[in-house]
Amino acid sequence: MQKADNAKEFVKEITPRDKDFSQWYIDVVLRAELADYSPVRGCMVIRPHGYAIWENIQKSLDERFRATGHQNAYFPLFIPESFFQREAEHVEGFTPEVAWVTQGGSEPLTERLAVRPTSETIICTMYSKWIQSWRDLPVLINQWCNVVRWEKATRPFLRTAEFLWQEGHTVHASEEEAEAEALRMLDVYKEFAENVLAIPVIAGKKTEREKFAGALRTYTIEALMSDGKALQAGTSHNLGQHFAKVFDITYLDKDGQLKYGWQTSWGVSTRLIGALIMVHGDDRGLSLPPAVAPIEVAIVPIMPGNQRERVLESASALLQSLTQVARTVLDSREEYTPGWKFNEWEMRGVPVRVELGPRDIANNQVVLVRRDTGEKIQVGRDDVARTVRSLLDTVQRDMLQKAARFRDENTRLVSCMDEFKEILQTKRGFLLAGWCGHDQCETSIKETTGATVRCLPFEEMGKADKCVCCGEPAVATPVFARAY
RNA sequence: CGGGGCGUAGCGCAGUUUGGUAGCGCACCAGCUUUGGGAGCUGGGGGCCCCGGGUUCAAGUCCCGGCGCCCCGACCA
Repeated sequence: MQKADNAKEFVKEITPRDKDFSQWYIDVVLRAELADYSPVRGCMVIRPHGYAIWENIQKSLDERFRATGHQNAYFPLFIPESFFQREAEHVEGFTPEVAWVTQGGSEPLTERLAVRPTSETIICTMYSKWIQSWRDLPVLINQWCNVVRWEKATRPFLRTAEFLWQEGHTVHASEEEAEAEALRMLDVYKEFAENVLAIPVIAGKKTEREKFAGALRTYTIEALMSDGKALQAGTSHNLGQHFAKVFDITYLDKDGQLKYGWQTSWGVSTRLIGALIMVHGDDRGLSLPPAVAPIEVAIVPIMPGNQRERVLESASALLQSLTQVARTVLDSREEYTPGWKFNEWEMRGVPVRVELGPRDIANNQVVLVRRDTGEKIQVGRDDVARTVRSLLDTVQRDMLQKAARFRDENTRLVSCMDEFKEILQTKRGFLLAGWCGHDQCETSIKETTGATVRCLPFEEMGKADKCVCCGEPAVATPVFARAY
């Protein structure tokens, strides 16, 4: 009995999620070995397990970008200050968080170089050179890179001084085309978030106050974390002609007229890994949907000394057959007990564990254990590969459904400020409330409640007649929330 | 950047009030016994006590300055 109690204590290496969500989050990041703090302020090291998740995200998105006609390229890390200064709103938005290079070797630079916080300006400079004719359009380019934003308060994956992302930058011949592109890429993000990350999102438009610095319109997908706070999971901007005009991106159209291009940009970052943690994680640690899990199946052999060879042999055969259907590892380490391994793979979020011991060999079966529900399933040896594959698909679907149910249960239509505040103080979540459309009310709500308009959803989720703040007729019913 | 907290072995901490040989648990190494939910015993190794000054015979402990991390705000993917 004593032993069992002690064993429980060890699991407490992770702070319970409901006790202290922030501490729980940090514990999961560190204990699952996704990332570690580095000697550089605000900068983290993404460890192999975290990076493998990022590589899976990259792979899935790249397929989708290719399928929609985009190509990858790479632009410089450094941006001359004069380029950066050209678009007024853009400069104003980003200046507070730009890191500058002022010296090369021992020589001071004649012009400071910004370490890119985003690449619109350097990319537009190149596009200006490359685009001459309507035949050059559309330009559909994406870049995977790091960017730097000198953040004051940082948290692993959610906000770091340097982070990894992709940024798509496109140029089109017409406003309609650019708008269609911005919406199409938002749609790609939504489909990806839901089908790959198993994170349900609300797609919509940002308000003027919340839009990207320099954009005409900003679209977003918003996800709900399990502590009731929102996280922007991806953005897509219709840049209009703001940048084209200051960077002189012009083309000669079929009608002989010189015209400015219409642009978009869109991105997702390593922040998505933070979202995966906060949407699916629990007191046992990380829980990954199979589609992004670096390891989908961990085989844990139970090998008493006198049966070691026999179990290992059987486990190796099992590994071979499971490798055909899923990313599988066989954990044959002898320095750890099975129980230790169970906890370890759960902590790392592996969606399915397979237990194989003498009892299973005797019965010609294995035991499958789901990470998301803890459910144990006995399966005949001949059916293992097929069952594991379909179980992984089931887990993927169930995780999305569970997250969607949570999101729905935590989305509330409110009619007055008292109710608004009360829910934010207790349950949080998404709040649907009427809005008159004025910046003044949006700002006031933010100041009094800490909640911002996450987006004006494309699909109506609820409808209020009056502005929750001023009582004037509502022009929209946005999604409000406290956000990361 | 404002308010609060914390920096002692890889991790979690005690020791700081009242200055006097740097400790505990886990982890690590070796050996034996173990293995179906974080194994047991025995024996070991590991410390610029965040950094820099100062006070003192003597500083993990007192004083001054800095840096880092966490939480709550403001700003942001």
